[in-house]
Amino acid sequence: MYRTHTCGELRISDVGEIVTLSGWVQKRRNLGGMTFIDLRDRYGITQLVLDEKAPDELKSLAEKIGREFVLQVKGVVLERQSKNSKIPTGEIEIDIKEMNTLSPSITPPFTIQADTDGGDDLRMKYRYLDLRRDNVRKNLVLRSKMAIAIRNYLDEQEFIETETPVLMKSTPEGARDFVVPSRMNPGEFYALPQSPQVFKQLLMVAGFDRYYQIVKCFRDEDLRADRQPEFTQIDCEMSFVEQEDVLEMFEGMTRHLFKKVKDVEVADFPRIPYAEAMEKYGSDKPDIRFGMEFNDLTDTVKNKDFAIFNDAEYVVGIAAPGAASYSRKQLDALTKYVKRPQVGAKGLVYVKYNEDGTFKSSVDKFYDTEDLEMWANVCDAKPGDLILLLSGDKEATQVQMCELRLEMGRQLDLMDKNEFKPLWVVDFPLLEWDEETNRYHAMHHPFTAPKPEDIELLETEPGKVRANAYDLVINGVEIGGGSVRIFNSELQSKMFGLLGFTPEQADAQFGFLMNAFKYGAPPHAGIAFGFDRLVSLFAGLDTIRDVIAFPKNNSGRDVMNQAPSAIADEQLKELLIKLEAPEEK
RNA sequence: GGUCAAGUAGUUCAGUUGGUUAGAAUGCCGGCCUGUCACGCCGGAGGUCGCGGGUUCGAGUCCCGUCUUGACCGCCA
Repeated sequence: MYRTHTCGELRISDVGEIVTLSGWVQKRRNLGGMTFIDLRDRYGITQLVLDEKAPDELKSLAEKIGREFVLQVKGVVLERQSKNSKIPTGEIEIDIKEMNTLSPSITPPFTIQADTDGGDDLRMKYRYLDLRRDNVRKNLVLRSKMAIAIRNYLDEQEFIETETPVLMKSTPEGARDFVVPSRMNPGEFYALPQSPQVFKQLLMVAGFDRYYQIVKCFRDEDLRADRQPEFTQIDCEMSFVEQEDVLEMFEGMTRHLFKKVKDVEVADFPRIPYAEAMEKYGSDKPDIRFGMEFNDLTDTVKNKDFAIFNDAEYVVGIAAPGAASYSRKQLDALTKYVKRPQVGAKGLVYVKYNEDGTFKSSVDKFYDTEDLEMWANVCDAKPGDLILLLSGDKEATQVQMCELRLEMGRQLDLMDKNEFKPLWVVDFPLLEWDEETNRYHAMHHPFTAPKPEDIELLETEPGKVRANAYDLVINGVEIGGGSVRIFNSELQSKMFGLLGFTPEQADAQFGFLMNAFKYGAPPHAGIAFGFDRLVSLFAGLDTIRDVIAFPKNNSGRDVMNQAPSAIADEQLKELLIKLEAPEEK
């Protein structure tokens, strides 16, 4: 038997017991006459001790062990002479009677501790060592607990977990597909799923009624801190439901998760139409942990000779609470921030609404106190606030102000990681005009149902049609999104038409779905959650990499095994030769 | 495809207007130490300053190119 106990469970009540422990050497402290060894496993750390009276063979064995050796130790649980209140096992130690090295270790490239000396690159190269660290492992434990809580909730609600194919058909819409050549079908390819969308709808046609799956999805697009080429979704679909039923069901799931996993009661799930979110926050995923909502000043500021504002399509202001004390240096830094190419503003106008009620602005040349007072009124600013204004093309300015608002939220420390403010964004536009291809494309996906009251606009003003689509946003992170689906093959054909498919193309791509809808399709709706993002939100992290056991780096590379890699000529031949085969016919 | 930042000891970093033999901490190795738990003390080894080119009497430092890593923009129905 390798162990009778883990390294985290022995307590003062176990004193006198003879135990066997196995684990990794965290640290050896040799004090001359006696040696302490910290033995670690995923449950904790237990101190082992060898004193002067220990047999020489044990002493000399102890001299040879280093960090990260795997040891097996048999000994007696003793009460410590000097206790350590920092760890749960700190009142006891193990007097070593027998010890053997199960596996030695070369010196690790970084230390296995919370504040490791390893940089990101090194940690990823030796991810198996990084995962030994407490704070990385606990993220994966959290992930496991969350997955179980989700399964329990959905199981209780009669959802059926069903697996769908990983090798499937490529579709041109949406993100770039990862593609897998088929050896048996020369010149043809599978695609890895970007989402099991079509399959889950077919499961509804099959009468499964409530489906879910915690499932890997794949998108061949550039990475970000919150985007990996393979990621995990909680994919759900329900039949005989309207939008309201879906929102309530998954509000319930989210509440259940917060309660079970974090013991947090989430107050409420406000809803905001997409159009309003854009007006108030310039974003379809606003962080509502803090205010600083947008105020439209376009008409208010056009009464003087300030050409920049007079010529602007849109002028917007926010009042940053208590920031009137900002120094010239801080204001310059803000200006620089919004002028970065990633934000792209031309400049920044500020108005300090001082504590004593006076105003100081960067446009004092053009506007008097009366004007600035009016601005402050519109922005609902109080003495001590800093009013920040951006202007220009409406769409671009909204995006820029959104960035500035978030930056101010960070600077003023208004984003508390332990506060959770969910929000449903609803009534998304059905279609989006794409300048590049000069046609509409689906904002969500082509199976999304338009709002019934907007259906007549489909012919006349497709851009104005709203969809029964919804996103769950928590603390400014897009956690989930879904929609009510089209379940009528005629409307689905019409949608494909609007999206620029010829009937032949639509039939080739999605004929099987429209065909399925002819055999009695139930009304259905669904949602998918980004599981990695949800876990990282719960863990208080800004990146999803640390909630994934073996993530990819910025270039989509696994720096541990160097994937992707070239493949053997033999492998390649099998595929390439056959790729040429059709031409020989 | 683009913008920005970083790359110096095993590791995390410092390195001034270009100027002796490139430093610190930690880790590693050796010695001492009976209550440590970030053990302590003494000593030691350890460097192609990412790579290539240029400017200069002289480059870790300045210039050009390139590679790698990270953040972001584009992209992500």
